[in-house]
Amino acid sequence: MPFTYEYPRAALTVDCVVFGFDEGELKVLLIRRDLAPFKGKWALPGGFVNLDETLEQAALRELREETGVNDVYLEQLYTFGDVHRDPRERIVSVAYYALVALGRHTLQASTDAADAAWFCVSELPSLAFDHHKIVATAIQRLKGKVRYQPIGFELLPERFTLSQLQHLYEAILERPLDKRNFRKKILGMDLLVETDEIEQDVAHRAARLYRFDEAKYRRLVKRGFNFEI
Amino acid sequence: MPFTYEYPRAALTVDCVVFGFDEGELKVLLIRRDLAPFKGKWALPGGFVNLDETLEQAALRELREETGVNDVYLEQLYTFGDVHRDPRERIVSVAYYALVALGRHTLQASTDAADAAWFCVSELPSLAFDHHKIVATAIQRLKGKVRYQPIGFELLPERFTLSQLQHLYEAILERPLDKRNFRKKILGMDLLVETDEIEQDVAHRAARLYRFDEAKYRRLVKRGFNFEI
DNA sequence: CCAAAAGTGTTTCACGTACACCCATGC
DNA sequence: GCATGGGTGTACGTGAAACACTTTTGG
Repeated sequence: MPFTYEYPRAALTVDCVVFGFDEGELKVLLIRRDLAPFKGKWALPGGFVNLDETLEQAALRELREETGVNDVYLEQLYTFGDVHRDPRERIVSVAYYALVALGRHTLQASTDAADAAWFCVSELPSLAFDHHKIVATAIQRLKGKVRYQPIGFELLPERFTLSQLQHLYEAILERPLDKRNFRKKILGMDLLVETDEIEQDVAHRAARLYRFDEAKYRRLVKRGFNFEI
Repeated sequence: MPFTYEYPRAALTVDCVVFGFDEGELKVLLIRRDLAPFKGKWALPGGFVNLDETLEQAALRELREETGVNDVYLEQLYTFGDVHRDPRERIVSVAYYALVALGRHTLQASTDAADAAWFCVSELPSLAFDHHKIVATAIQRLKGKVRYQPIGFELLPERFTLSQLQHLYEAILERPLDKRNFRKKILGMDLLVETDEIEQDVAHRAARLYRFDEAKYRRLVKRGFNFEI
């Protein structure tokens, strides 16, 4: 049962910054801790890494166990290793960030005992450990990456309007974009395919729905294409 | 002496990809292992993380101990956690990459017992563990980052010619650059200051030496300036 | 008919790119 | 005087940015 080593070892965890997009706002999924330390505080989903799983597998497992989130875009973010980031003992945490499409992907924001909730990135509560720093790093990374990789689509349902896409970019980049220039650019890349559906149940003219052609994107990348907003 | 835990723990190491630039070629510093496993093979400098030091401190310490490198640009790269990346037991490694100016910085490529040597990135020997993957990740990162952050200067002496700088970019980006356009762009940013010195001991017209004005760069960044090559 | 968002082109300007010759120096 | 790299300017085309009105639909 106990495990003994010649030298002391840090504990190893993974933490996940799960991004969602809803009502024109970028959101982060947090869970309320039901154990000390920081009992009752909001924190990132995460936990200890098992020895028979990779770091990414650990992140996916924790996401599933703690939030019910299953099919997501996941990418390693940064490893946080300050000596006193956990008050109990030395814990090094490999942080990941995930993008989920609220709407599709049927996620239950609560599965285990503890409750989970979405927060606007601009109105985060006080967080446990150094999780504020982790979230800030994730936002910065997302902001940088979204401009030269087509990862924004991971935050939208499979079919979406051009306005939804524009509002998503505006939320992530934190600046307004010109409608005509945005459409010209994104349609000019020839990566969106027009579906024959339109928005439903809106109190104004319904917009056309598009989907991202990932297969085509991959083909273009092989020929040196660079996505860029 | 022995340390006991309730659950098994992975060991935690840091590994460093140290880049240098010499004779128009991008180089990586490797050390020859004098212990099993992979005894006699070339590997990245690195080692176990102590519990009273941060990850970055561990990386700097290992660099000092194993290569004599002291004053460097250091940045976390990625954390490698495949289950069997070390044949002995589960070891998770936080990789860093460093940029050093060969020429200045008085580095002795060998300090400890094991010998160390510089290798062109295009002619690397077979490496221990998954270190090839780590080097590949580092090259990719450097290639991406050098275009929008002025980190190239870390690989040059304090005073350098515009041709040296151009050759550095050509080596990292793996493509030729136009001399006039390169000079126009880099001088147009107004971040290089012309010194009153010129190259010495060259068998042709001596080039002017410049230095990078880091203080000015920082000031410009605060006003929204973006470096870009 | 009013509110709300969808959809659509043109002009301007900055910047990226392509390109060739003379100059200074050491041998 | 010759070999070697240093240093310099212009013309062209592409793409970013600014900008306003008409259309469709539901209430």
